[in-house]
Amino acid sequence: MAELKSLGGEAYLALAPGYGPSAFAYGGAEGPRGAYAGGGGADFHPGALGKSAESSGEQSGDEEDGFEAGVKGSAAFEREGKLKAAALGKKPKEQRSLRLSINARERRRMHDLNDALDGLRSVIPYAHSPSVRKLSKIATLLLAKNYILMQAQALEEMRRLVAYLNQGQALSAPLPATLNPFGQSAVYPFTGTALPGCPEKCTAFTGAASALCKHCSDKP
DNA sequence: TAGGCCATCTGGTCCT
DNA sequence: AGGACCAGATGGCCTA
Repeated sequence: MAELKSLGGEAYLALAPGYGPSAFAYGGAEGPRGAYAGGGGADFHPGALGKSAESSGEQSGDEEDGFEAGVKGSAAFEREGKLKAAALGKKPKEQRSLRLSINARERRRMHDLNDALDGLRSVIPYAHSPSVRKLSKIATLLLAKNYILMQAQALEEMRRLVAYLNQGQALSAPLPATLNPFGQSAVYPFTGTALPGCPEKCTAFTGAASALCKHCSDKP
């Protein structure tokens, strides 16, 4: 597992091999291309003129033609289009128009997907500085997954801690159901061995110092 | 130069 | 029929 130490070494930053360091190894202002990321790089495909603009915006027919201009396999495309058109009983012109429409829709769909990924990047606490390369798609997804798992773990820990503290207040009295809505144990929840740095009752049950535990965080 | 990442095109499949 | 979704193919840009 590749560890993204540059991002603080959080557990959730562990990514699958190949998706970690490469995403952060070098600082470009915007990523390798800075193309679709909103800033509007026009430096991409010769035909990709709609790139910097809206993600879901309309493309005119002319723009679509612009996309198509210079696209690979024009001859093959035409040939295939004619064949298909003949097969479907449509004129090649209609067939091409349909194809352009489909292409535009697909482009829009992918732009929406990229927007969603941008939104995801914006809420993942990784280094957002300009000196850090933008997360790749796969890195974004893996990071998000690990972050969610980490948050769930922290939440679980907090619930157990709250349950334990509540139990301490009430001594041996069982927790009211309303105070234990998550089905957690109402008794001492920590099953791990006591940490040397935290002899108190809040010893981390996971076997690691708890960020929620004052004593754990106070001790060196 | 190889490899990674990306945008786009394209055809197929499924759904409404 | 038309749209959404998906995966493969292709080609461009960038970095190590």
